[in-house]
Amino acid sequence: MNKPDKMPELEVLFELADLFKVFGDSTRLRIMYTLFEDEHSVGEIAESLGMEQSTISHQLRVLRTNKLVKIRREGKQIYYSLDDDHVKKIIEMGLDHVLE
Amino acid sequence: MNKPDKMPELEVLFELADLFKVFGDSTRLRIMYTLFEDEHSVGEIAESLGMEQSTISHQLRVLRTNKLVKIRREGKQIYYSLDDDHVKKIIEMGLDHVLE
DNA sequence: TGAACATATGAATAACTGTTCATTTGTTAA
DNA sequence: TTAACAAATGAACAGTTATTCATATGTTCA
Repeated sequence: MNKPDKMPELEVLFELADLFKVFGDSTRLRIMYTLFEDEHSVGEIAESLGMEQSTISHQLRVLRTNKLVKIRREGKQIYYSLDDDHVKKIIEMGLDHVLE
Repeated sequence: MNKPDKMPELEVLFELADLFKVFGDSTRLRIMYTLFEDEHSVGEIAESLGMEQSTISHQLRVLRTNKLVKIRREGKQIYYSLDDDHVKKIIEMGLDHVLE
């Protein structure tokens, strides 16, 4: 008794593809997982993942552009946190598939 | 009262990223949408999307490798259909985000 | 068998992407 | 102000990817 799933406009499909591209990188996935529990500064994330500050900063910008994380400034640091309820759901749905 | 979302092994994260990469292309999204309703042959998909047969075939292979579509042979044609319940759910979850 | 058709494959190319390095911007506290 | 620190940015590079063209494989039917 499902509604037919009509194909969205090409424009929307491009946006959708762009969104999934964001999830299609292990570094960004790791960052998102890191933020599942709590907000973290750029430096904290970089250290906890053992990666360059610059790399993390670049990827956080991608996440922010796609409205998946938001920031809170506190002194010199900038704290990032998840900005969307769908993030967890999308990742968990993907995980379901990967884990059979 | 959620369980803590522990970060999966790196190995699993790579697989997860690879899965999302598959969703991160508008041609593959269009193919999957086409298969939402019903199975279709390669030629049908190519024609309905107005793309090269070769392009569709290449992308169907990607979808198949990732266990997202399955095939059924009938004479000269090969009919593709969705092979996973998660496909719709993942796409719809992404659409929710894209459409605000 | 051979012709006609459907699909798959391989090589080539152009475009895109993640990381690094070097530098800049922005903030705090002396 | 300045020094010290945190984060952002830009250019460059290596690696990846989607598409096309040409061709091969596989199937049916006469």
